[in-house]
Amino acid sequence: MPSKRSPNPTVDRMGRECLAMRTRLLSRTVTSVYDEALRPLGVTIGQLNILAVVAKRGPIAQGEVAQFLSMEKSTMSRNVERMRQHGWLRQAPGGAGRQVLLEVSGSGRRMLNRAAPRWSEAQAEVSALLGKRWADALHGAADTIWNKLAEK
Amino acid sequence: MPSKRSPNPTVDRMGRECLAMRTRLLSRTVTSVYDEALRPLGVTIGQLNILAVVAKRGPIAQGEVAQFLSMEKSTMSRNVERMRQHGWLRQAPGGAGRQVLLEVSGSGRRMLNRAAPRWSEAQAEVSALLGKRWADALHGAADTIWNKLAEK
DNA sequence: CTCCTTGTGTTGTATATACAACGATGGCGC
DNA sequence: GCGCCATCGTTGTATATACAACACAAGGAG
Repeated sequence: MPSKRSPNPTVDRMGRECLAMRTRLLSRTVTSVYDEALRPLGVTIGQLNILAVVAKRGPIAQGEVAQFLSMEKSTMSRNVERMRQHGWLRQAPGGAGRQVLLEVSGSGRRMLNRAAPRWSEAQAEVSALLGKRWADALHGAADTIWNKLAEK
Repeated sequence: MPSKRSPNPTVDRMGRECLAMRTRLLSRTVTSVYDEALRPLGVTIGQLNILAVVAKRGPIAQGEVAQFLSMEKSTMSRNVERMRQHGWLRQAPGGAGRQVLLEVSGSGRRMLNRAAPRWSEAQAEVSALLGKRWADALHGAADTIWNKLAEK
């Protein structure tokens, strides 16, 4: 039932089918589940993702982490600064030019281990919320996008 | 090939399978396509979504728009303020208590019509990027979440 | 060696998001 | 009427994100 107030049919679609609106809704909802689970630890899911990537692949250049996560370099820069202040990350020696090599500190590793069970709970909660079908689909969609971004 | 630096297997999963990371990646990537298409008009996809909802259902209470879009009331409040300054939205008479009833102005309607073709292009571009399978899946996943949120 | 270019990070500015605290409005019991 | 209370919106503060401009380092052209 198109509204009398939207003579332009595209405007109706903008309010119902917009993929940006949909992905943003998903992102907000899903993120809040993880952040709520992690709040007692004082870490956000974004920081935890960075920490996990550096733990797995470090010492690694800051920009490489950003590229892997498809994050803007400025977002990464400010996040890294906060995480260094928390003592979870530190700069490793080496790195060509202005590169900043990152590695996880002992306290960062402890944080990862403390966060792991809470992350698992959040992951399970979101999987249940979405159902297996849509959870798998999100992985597929994200993989597709990630691969396209990697081509460039 | 688990890293020697991640003795905790959950940490490996955190860096590869985290649904928050995935949805945030999707949201950032998809949003940027729309915002790039809309930049010449000086409107963001978030604002356009609000405008479309108010156009279709207005006059409507600000909080109702927030609920429909599952947005935080404070995010909505500040967005509405900017959009009022742009002259796209205005407060309609009526509304119980402190409710703010919103409606789209003439200039808001013109913005919607100018933005419509660009929105369609962006929507097509993202659909092509994802492929029909994953684009449909995003709708399914978002619908599922939206319905769960509506139950509460 | 000097200049230029390129790669990498940082900083400025604006919007988006979340949570908590506050403020305002009107209803309701009495 | 008065005070309590529930609802709704705004404001404070912090993080997340994006884009542009800048800063810095290294290497190459000449």
